[in-house]
Amino acid sequence: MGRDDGDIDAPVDNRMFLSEHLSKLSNMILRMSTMLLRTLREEPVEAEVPSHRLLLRAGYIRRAAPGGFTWLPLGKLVLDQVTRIMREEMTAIGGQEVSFPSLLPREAYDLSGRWTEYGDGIFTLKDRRGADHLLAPTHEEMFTLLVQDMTSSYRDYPLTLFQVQTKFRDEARPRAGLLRGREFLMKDSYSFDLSEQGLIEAYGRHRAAYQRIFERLGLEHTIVSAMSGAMGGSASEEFLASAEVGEDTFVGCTTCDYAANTEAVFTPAPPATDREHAPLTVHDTPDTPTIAALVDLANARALDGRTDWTAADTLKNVVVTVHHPGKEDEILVIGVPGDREVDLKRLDAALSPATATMFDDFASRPELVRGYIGPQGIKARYLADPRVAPGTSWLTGANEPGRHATSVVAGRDFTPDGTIEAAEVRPGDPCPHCGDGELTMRRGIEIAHIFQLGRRYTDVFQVDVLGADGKPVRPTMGCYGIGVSRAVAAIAEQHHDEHGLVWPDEVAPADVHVIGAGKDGQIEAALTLATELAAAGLRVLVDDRRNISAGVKFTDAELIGIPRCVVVGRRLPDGYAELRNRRTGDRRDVALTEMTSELLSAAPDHSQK
RNA sequence: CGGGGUGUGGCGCAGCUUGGUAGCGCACUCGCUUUGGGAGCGAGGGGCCGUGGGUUCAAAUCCCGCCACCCCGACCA
Repeated sequence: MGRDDGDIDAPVDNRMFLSEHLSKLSNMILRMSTMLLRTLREEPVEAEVPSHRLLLRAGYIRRAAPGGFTWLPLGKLVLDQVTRIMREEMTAIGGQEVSFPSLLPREAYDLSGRWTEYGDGIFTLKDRRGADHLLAPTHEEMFTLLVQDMTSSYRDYPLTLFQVQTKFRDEARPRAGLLRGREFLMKDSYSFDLSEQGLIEAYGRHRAAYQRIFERLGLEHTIVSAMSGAMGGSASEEFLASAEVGEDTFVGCTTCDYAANTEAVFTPAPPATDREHAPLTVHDTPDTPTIAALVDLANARALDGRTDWTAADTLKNVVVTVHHPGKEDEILVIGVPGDREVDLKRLDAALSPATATMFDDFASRPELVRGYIGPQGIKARYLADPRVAPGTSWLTGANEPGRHATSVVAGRDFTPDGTIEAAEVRPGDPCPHCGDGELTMRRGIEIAHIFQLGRRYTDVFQVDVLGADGKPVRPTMGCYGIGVSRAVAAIAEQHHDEHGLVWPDEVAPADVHVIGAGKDGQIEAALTLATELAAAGLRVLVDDRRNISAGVKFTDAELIGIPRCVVVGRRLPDGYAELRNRRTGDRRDVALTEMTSELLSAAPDHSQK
């Protein structure tokens, strides 16, 4: 490079060939006659959710493995558009792109504890020498090690690095096409700062960048408080794209702007009271292993002179087995108001990285009397719902078959080992933030998760750099992930109709879909128009297939979902073609000579593509 | 991992109950006609019937095992 004028003696036609070649490179025309594309007329039976169904039918993806998909030419174009937008916004906040291997040695993940914490969730394998490796589920360790390796002074900070990389997770159940795969594309970034303030600012920059990304992707979303799970760290928020098929349930408040993943909802504890209660009284309550039976009997017999017992007056004690990664299982008893179930998702989130399953081996623990467990004198770790506050009085088990106790008072008759957020959250619950409003529940797809990690990883790897005062400083981290392939599916979920996909302008595989209706000359004219549009900088998909009826081309165009479609057909002799808007369904005839400027005024700017 | 379901050409399915060596629609190839809303006629190509074993003269079909996939629950971008 830079010395190319040394080729001044090269034959002239070679240089002409080069310029012709370059112009071909810059003007992208996708021809359907030669493209690897097959739309499916019938619904693939294994696809349940709309995004999966439509992406398969329209020829964007193909299933290649359990939880793994091939991106066909059209799909790859969309994926690349999505990636491009993310790169642009990450670069705009000072992110520098790198790329790590996916195949990594075990050591780093041993140090962080995640080799065991992730458990069955990671793909592990051995090399020919028997050494353990893994296919990376995320890359916190590697980024931290890289920064440790390459920085030594406060002058190197702050620093933001990101990559777009395939991640692997051995999902118990891959499902819903791209929404939950075992191999998926993620854009993950990591910020490194020397002060809390710096971390908070980096977090804020990412949060804002992600909002811009999702706005450009056309993804309507809610940012909710979340649990940090296996990543560790403190503050974390999730971006949830609204969708019926979403796997995450999140709550909103009717009066304030509180929004949280159901797992992260906290329960306001009632103020402690020192009100006097009657002494604990044990009653015979035969055949009342369930809350409903107990309440009926309590009212029928007017226990303590009351006939207004409800499930909410009872204390339900649920036994679970807690599995600590790499350690022995533990029996845990959880106390929740009797009108609520234990939500295993919330429980797991509260116990993370440990997981819990329902305990069923009551034969081995005779002191735990199934159906009649009470917290008083219990011989197991006991955690209570925040509503079981000191001074509250309960109807609960007496730890003997067929007997319950009334006036069992928290703080007097029993003292929990702590509180836990494991009870189900229900619509209509009071908002924990403002206290006035009620909670409502919606479903969404988790498209991004951002964390203020703090020093979890820099502590593990003992990353220290010299500060301005010559003393070592330990950097603090944030990590910020977006599911790229999942975002494609989320967009498809939010942007389709009964005829097919309807891509937002910036992510569509092309700006315009030109259809040659099929009669003499129409296909040629369509190709000519496509060439003009491409020369003007538009990305063009042209349907130049012969011997295909116009109807098939129209339905395919609707399935594929490019925002604008030009039909070169019956008005060609007058010099007109029909311009259609996929989203609105509007159609009007436009002179071919005006088509380029017409489309340019409508198309987004792809100058950075 | 627990529960339910399904495995027959690229896609959607029938055949299995009552064994006799595989069929339909779409897609694909060729010819003629058709050509702005999933065209018509004719002629074709393509299937180890998930897999291993068993019963039988004979297995897509009956019996046993295994595997895979899909859906519903516990994990996460």
